[in-house]
Amino acid sequence: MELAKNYNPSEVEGKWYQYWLDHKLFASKPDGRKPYTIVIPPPNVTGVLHMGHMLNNTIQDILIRKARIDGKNACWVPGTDHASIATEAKVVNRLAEQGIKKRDLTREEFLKHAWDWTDEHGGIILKQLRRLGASCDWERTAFTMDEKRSESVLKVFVDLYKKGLIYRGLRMVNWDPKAQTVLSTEEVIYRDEKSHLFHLKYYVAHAEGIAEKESQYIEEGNVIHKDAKGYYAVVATTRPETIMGDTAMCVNPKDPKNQWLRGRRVIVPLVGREIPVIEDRYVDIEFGTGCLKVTPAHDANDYALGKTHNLDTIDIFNPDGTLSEAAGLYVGQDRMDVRKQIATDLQEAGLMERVEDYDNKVGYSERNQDTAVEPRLCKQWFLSMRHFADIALPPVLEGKIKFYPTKYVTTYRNWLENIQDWCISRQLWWGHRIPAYFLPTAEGEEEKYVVALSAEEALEEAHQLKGFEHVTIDQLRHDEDALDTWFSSWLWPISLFDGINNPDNEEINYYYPTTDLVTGPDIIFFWVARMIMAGEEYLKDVPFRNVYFTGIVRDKLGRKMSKSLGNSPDPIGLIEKYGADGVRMGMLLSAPAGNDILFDESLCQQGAAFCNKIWNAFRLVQGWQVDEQLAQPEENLRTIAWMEAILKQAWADINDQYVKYRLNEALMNVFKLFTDEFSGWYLEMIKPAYQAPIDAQTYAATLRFFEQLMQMIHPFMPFITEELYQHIAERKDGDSIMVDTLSLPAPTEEDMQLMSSFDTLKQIISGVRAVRQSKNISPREPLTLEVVATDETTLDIRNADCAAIIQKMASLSDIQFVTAKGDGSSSFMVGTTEYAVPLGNLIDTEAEIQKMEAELKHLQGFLVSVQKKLGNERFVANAPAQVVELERKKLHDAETKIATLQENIAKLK
RNA sequence: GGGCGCUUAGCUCAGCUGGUUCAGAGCGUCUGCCUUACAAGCAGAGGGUCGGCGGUUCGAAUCCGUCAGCGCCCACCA
Repeated sequence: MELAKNYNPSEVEGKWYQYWLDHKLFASKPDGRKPYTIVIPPPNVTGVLHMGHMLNNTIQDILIRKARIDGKNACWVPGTDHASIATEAKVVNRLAEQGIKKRDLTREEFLKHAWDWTDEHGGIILKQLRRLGASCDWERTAFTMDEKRSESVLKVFVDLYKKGLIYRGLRMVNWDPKAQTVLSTEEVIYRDEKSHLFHLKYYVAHAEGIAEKESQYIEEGNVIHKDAKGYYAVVATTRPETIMGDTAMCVNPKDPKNQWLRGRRVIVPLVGREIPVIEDRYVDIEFGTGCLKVTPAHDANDYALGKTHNLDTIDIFNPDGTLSEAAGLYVGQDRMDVRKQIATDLQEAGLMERVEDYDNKVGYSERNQDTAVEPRLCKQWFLSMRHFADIALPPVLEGKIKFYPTKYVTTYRNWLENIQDWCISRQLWWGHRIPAYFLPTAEGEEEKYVVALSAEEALEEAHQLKGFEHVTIDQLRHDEDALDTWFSSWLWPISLFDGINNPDNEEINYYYPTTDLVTGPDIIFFWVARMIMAGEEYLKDVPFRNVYFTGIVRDKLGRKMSKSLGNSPDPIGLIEKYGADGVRMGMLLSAPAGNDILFDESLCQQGAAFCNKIWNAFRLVQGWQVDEQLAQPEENLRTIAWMEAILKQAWADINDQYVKYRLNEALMNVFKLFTDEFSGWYLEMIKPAYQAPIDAQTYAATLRFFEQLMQMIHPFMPFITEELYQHIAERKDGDSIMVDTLSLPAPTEEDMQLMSSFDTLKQIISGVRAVRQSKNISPREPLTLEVVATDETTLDIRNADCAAIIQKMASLSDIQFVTAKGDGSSSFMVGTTEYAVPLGNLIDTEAEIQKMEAELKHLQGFLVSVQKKLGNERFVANAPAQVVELERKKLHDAETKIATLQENIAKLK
């Protein structure tokens, strides 16, 4: 069959993907082989493939395909995440476009819209992954909110509640006023922001006695502020809009500047309300004036102060971030607008001492990066984390789970050692509804509830409680809130194999613990740590053995890829342009574990070029005529043995690189193996003359090598390797490179010698080529090579096969062994042996001398440093014998070479 | 404020527990080739005081200290 001159990915990729699907080659079920399992980090169900996914999933696919080649039972489980807050926000936005407000819908109506949206956009991303070549077992595709996964989540909630690990409590939590839900501490990201520090005047309410003692106060170090309206304290704040919630002002009792304020009362500016001055050592004397406004409802620290000092709590915000009735002023206006307005109003009222520029950190919702998070006092569900931290730390510290790169172990430990309880409830509808049922209680009475899998079970439980023996099911009020998305994700490696609902089943026993997890370090706390917790809690074993943390994909200037910068290429567009194999190689080439990758489209071009190289190498081999009668040239035996050795060595190296998750190095290895060793050297060495046939043995060996090379490259470039694998030999329907295993022994001592021998041959060949280049001699013009032989009878080139190889590769008409080289030749050295190419009148004696003198100078310098070393008694005495021996050999070799050079130079002169 | 990491060729990076001619790879650059598989190619070449300083050692890119620059994570100073 005639093959096109250039490789065309679009003609083969779809075909083979379908072939793999048709023959269920991605499918896995438990059997006697060793399992190799990866669970996909589930992308958001309504998400679209971006470069981060491309990198992450390419890596997973490489690992999975390599496991198949190694003969393992590889299972890659795909799925999507319901992404509670993100998806709900999208649905709310879409409804808003249609003029529908979420508040006007019932829970059921809203969920119907959400499911419609999910059905419409859900799973697009999984389809896109197929274009990349992802070999997931698609029949296992799961969703964090499908039936099995939902059931698992609820069971775990009930179980942890019964174990006393889940509790409900009133806490200062992080509130997202846009999504109108609480967030966990991990979901708040802090950003540096240029803001202002407002210095406000809080007049002293009853200033009796200050005037009399003023001079004494000042003498004692007090800083007293007064103006025509009276005495006042200066309070510095970044959030003037919260003064309506002030219920105290606080000073440090040890602060000499503010002794005069102790025991006084001050007036909140604009509001006019009197508040006490309290004393607490929490206040930093050095900050601002040392006076702190205390707003217990809207700041975690102030809340703590409020508790200690029994202060009132005034909540001045509505859930949407507007000012509430309780604020008294600016009611109904947004907090950010109020901040601007109140600053102006304070200024005008003469209550603003001054305004400074100030850098501070502001918390934003991880999902809504344009909305500042508001601390808010709220009753929520929490998971006690101390227990989980205790069980999740040892497996990582003891190496039962390995992190790549290892630096994340420290990050992990730090987090676990300072862990806070996890707020798991969200004021959202799209998610797993919390299985808690509130009991009917009177107004003002403390809430009572039961936790159960269903209303029926809840009712039974309720009947056990005193005073609720006769409650009816209609009187139970199902908690309106949903669970944090991560409360389902943390079960993923277990729930995918139904290990919660159906413990000890065949699948969970076989596939769990999974082998590798490939994910970004940004979700080490959200997800990685919590999966380890759930694994240890429910299966008493780790969820995975290795975690490979990928870097962030950036553009080639090092900027994060973002929609607003427009620097994020469309993955599918790239695949169409360069082929999936090309893009995969492009991604991998610059992605060492844990390092950010600076994505450059030209790397995909390199990938596509490599495909073309492979394609053409195959065209060459495929075009050869085989002559069964032809005897195999002797030297080909040696070349074949060498290629075998090279492949063994490469496979050993590649395997080592996989074990260390240095996939980019493995790819580079395979790339050089194919381009340089196989195409550049091996094929050229055994290539028959133009239109001459090749012998059958050499041909068969070459096809075998080609096939093994395809297998080595396959994990990185699945499509082209399958295409060529199918061409190499007759295959049955259903045969595939995917499931053909490869195992090669380690190179032997003989192999090593052979490789070293070929290194010398290559150097000689390159030496001749360099002579041609410098003298402008055509590669085809036959030359003679003189080997200036000393007594070294062991020289490889004395071997007839080696000589034949060199002759062919360097286009030599003859190789002669001489004791002294002839006049008018250009020479070079390989090891301590000199090789000369007679050039007749082409030789430029002056240039030849210059070249040799330059080398001589370099060698002499080198010689001096070696002599110095060996002249150092302490070196000879202390260094290991081997090292000293080596130095002596260097000395000897250098002396030999110098002698040869000097002789040559003298002769030419 | 605490913790971690990084700094090696024009770019992106490799160099493990100090000692092979150790200063490397890929890309890019330069030069010559449309050689009969591939110009998406082949052959050849140039390019770095291993961030600065100091120390340990017979010997330091590698170990220690320190300074400078960069990056990330964590933390309730308004």
